[in-house]
Amino acid sequence: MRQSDLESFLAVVRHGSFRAAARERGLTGSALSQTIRALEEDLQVRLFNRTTRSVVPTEAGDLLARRLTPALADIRASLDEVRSIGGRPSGRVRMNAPAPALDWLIVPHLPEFLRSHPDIAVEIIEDASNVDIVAEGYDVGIRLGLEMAQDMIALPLGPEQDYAVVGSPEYLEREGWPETPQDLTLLDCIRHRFPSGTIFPWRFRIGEEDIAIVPQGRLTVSNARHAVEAATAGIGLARVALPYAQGDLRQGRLVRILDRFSPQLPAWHLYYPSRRHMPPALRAFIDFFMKAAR
Amino acid sequence: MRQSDLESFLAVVRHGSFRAAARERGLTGSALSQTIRALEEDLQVRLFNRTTRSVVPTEAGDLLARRLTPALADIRASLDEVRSIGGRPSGRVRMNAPAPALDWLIVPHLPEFLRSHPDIAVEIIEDASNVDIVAEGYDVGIRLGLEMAQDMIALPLGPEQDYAVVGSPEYLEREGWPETPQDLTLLDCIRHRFPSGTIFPWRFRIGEEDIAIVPQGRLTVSNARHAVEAATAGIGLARVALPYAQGDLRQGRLVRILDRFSPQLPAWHLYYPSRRHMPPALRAFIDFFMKAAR
DNA sequence: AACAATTAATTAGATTTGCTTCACAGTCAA
DNA sequence: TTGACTGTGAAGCAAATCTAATTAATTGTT
Repeated sequence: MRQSDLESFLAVVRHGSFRAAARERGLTGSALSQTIRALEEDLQVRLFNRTTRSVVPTEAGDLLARRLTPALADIRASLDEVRSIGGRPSGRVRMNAPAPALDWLIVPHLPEFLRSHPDIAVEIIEDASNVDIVAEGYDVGIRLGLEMAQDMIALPLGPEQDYAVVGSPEYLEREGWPETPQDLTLLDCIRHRFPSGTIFPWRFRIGEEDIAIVPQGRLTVSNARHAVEAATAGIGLARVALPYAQGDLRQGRLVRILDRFSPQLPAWHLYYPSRRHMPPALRAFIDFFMKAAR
Repeated sequence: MRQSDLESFLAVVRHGSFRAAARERGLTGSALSQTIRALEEDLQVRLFNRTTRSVVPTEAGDLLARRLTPALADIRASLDEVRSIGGRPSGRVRMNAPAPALDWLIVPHLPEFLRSHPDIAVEIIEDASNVDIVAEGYDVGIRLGLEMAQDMIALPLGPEQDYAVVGSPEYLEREGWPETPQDLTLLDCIRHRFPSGTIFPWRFRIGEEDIAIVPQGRLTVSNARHAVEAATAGIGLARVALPYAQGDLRQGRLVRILDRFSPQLPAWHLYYPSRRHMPPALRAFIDFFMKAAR
């Protein structure tokens, strides 16, 4: 019984696919197939219901995955910890975070982190949906605010988040400067569509009341940088996390409007499952990026 | 990284010897030596300080062993649990217990247990000293009374323990019937020596006071059965757990004396570490022997 | 002080294991 | 139906792992 076989099993559960799991583990699908078959034979239990098009864990497979996930994490952490005694912190950190947080809080500091921690491997998956980082096998995630599952530790990363509505001066001169959020209905708004298909609503605070507007407009993008670019080109108004627009605002290519209506949004938070022993790589990762955000 | 390699590592820590660990794992010492060396190379840390005469874990080795022990137990339990879904409870139970408890509470029922649980392997180590069952890698132990380490669950097994002083009728007629524990100094007591070298003291309760007498006599044994046999042969008086003498008492070959002075001793207790998920083999083992003791 | 006995490390050789390649079968979408 | 995709099985090969034999070091004994 090899440790890596059990890791492979968990990878199949996570991906719901032999091939995808094989890619992650750097094996061929055939090898994985044999590994799982050997495991099933050993345990005398069928672990997956396979139709050629989908791989779904059986009840037994689901149970095994839930039991094995924390135990294997413990073992990995133990080995990493001992490895870190002699030399530098080592191990792997798998992070799950939405694009804006990655763009402004993580990626800019990544080169320095990797340089100063040569024995740590980092894996970053961009994902805006709320995933269960434990079930999906992540070590750490980033989310807005504090609504965390229990047994999670959350640390505020960076200042409170600010969204800005921006447009090019030319566009605003031509189409008119909106005075209130309601005026937006007369203008072209650049919309943001999530992979899930929903349109990102624009939220404002008027007095004591929070309102949400579903923006109307001819351009829909799925990436904040594209929205900023389009706004700069005078196509319409964009609403993005402030840092995306900062550069163009300073250089006068964009103007911020309606800022007295922008609601105060909670800051980004790093969060991770509270465990008996934190892997040293994760400890180094969190320490570094918490300090970098200050 | 194989699971069995880590188990082997723990075996070396437990035994403090490559050879002994190799015997337990069914390998040659050579294989174990290579396994440990590969592990050390991988972790870039020396795990043992070897002098040819002793193998002592380094600080790193000790840390790894403490971290790995519960994690590997979790994995073993997870696999056993899944194995038990399709068929019968399966796995291995390692028990540590003193000889009298084994003789009267475990061994008599072992054949039936093994017959009714064909997929469970049982390993029984007779040991009178108080060992740390977690550190030594046992699943369950038996001890008198309730002074347990924390995080241990203790279940009373069988009735309260009773020790009896016995002698043959001929011997007592010849040498005189003692009326009080103090009278024993005039007679030949058959002594019991523990492996540690200490002589088992004879405890009595006089009124409200507990006293201990170090018995004097010409015969010293290390096994209660031998003491009973010698007493039956008229060599002297023996003090043993009541069940050892029961048969000879009924048949008149032995007579119990001083029984109004015998102290009430606590019952035997099964104890085991409290864990999130109990291995199914252990659950079956405990259920069976608790029921058998009634 | 020398020898015997015990134990771990090392090397070489044989076996086993595990992975990849290739071919095949079943399923879903166009 | 066709074509793309996915999981399974067989054959061959490379690498890891075990055993056996030897060496080295230490301890206890005579």
